[in-house]
Amino acid sequence: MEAGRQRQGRLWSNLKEVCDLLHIPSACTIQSEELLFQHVQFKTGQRIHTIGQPFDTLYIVNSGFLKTVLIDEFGNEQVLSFPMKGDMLGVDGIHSRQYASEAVALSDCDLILLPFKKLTALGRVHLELENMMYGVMSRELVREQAMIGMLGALSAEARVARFLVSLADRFAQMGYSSKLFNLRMTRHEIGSYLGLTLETVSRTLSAFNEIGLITVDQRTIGIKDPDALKTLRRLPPSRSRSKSGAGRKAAAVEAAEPAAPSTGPSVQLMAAV
Amino acid sequence: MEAGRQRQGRLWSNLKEVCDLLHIPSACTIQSEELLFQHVQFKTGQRIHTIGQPFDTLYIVNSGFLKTVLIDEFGNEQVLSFPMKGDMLGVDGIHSRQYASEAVALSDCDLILLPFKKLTALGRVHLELENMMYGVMSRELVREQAMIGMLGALSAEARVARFLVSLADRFAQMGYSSKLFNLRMTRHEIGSYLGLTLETVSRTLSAFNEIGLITVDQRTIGIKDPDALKTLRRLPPSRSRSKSGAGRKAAAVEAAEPAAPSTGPSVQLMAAV
DNA sequence: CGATAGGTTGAATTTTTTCAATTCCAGTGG
DNA sequence: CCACTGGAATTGAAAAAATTCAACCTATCG
Repeated sequence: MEAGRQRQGRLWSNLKEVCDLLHIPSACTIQSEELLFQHVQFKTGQRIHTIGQPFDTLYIVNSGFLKTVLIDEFGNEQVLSFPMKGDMLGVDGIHSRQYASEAVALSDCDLILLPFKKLTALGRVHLELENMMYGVMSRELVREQAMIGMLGALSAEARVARFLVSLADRFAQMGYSSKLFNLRMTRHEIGSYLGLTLETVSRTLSAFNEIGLITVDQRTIGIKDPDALKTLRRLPPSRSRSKSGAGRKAAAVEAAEPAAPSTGPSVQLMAAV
Repeated sequence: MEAGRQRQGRLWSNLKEVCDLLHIPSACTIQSEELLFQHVQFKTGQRIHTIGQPFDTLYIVNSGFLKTVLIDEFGNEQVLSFPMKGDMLGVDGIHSRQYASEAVALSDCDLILLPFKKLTALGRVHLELENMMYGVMSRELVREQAMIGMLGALSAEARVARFLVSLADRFAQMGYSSKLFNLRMTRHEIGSYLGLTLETVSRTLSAFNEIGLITVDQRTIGIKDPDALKTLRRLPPSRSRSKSGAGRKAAAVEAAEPAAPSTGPSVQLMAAV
């Protein structure tokens, strides 16, 4: 792995390693060993930052799995994301100088610390660093937009299906199997993330299993028909499904029709600058 | 208004005006008249940018109302936000160099153009500009997080209530009345934004009207009981409501209980850097 | 080996959507 | 000026989706 070097008995990474981790194509021309970023380890269950805590550092996930949550007026958690390798944490703290969410390790984690002050100062010298920051923040914004679209428009089944697909994609990106993996989070956390109850999540997974889209065994998920999952809109009524063992190929899944013609992209109006 | 000066027959704003518009507390020490940003006007219905269009400029709303939308595989719109004075548009285009959403004017608008390249170059000279950028992007992220939390956790009624409250707050910020205002969007657009059908939105507004929380007349909304709206969780069953005219004060709205004790903020683990 | 958190499943209930029928209003053309 | 028209909004009733409540598994961890 591109983990980084030891120094003073700790792990450190240079800018290139950080950029690689973030998948930011940086033509990193820098005398790298100068600026190093320290790693920190967190154990399962530990909190990286809490809501309201003074903000001063961003984090990049080098390994491990986390969740970020909002806490409502009753103390209920609302899961916002499941950061993993290559994701950045803490960006929501920049604006108000306080973290707006809470981040918790779902497994043992190795995070890279990016002191924000130092980072912006460096950004003015090293252009790629600055671009990296803007790029990552924008990417995060796009991700959240997609999430809003999903919560606003999709059925429970479609949400769970897309959740599985996106997890599979992330695992593939990280070099793990996208066909067989372990969920690091509970049904409750998945439900919170997807705006559903844990029971609905559980039932939906069982239904997918029944029609052979996936296999489920507790937290172990096998993806059998990724294409069907990607385009799934809703499941046929359960009486049309047989109760026999899984393993057959998905027979009837109502998927997306070919994109409607819609009104064309219409004339673009672009003001000159 | 802090609209800006004429030059070459067009409106332009300086950095201080831009910062003020964004509510970024900038100790703007700059010889302001040097760097000016051009305005552009859009008429109701015009598109500011489309999905996939090459990104090169950000926009700040100086006046008017807009919506940003995602388009799904069927050509259906999913409303993401209703930008208005002081909001920034186009940030989602930075990452992939293409706008990820579409922005449409819901009224005649006046926008300030911020060519992104120019902006980042200036940011390296003028610190407050750079801070402004990070601050605005982070704020947008927080806003979207709140949206996800709302879509994930709240009932239809609570969503509509909070939508009205947040609109009222925005209007107040802009110096308009927060007690009586006009919706610039259709029920359909509100529904899309809140993850509801237009009928549910309409029914909910009617219900709020019936119990005296608001008055509704087409797009004209009067806020009668902002506090009840802010904390509303769900409405009592309709048979417990009388069908008589509005105007009475809200009698029974199930609101939030005092925050649960929850498990305390627990020991904070903070790594040194 | 029990305690316990996590997970599954069923049945009843509630919430929200869907479908359908009107109504309201702004704009248009006779 | 006024009747028409079409998009927007309201309202009702039926249907569907998701939640709630409850019971019951099943791993895991002291």
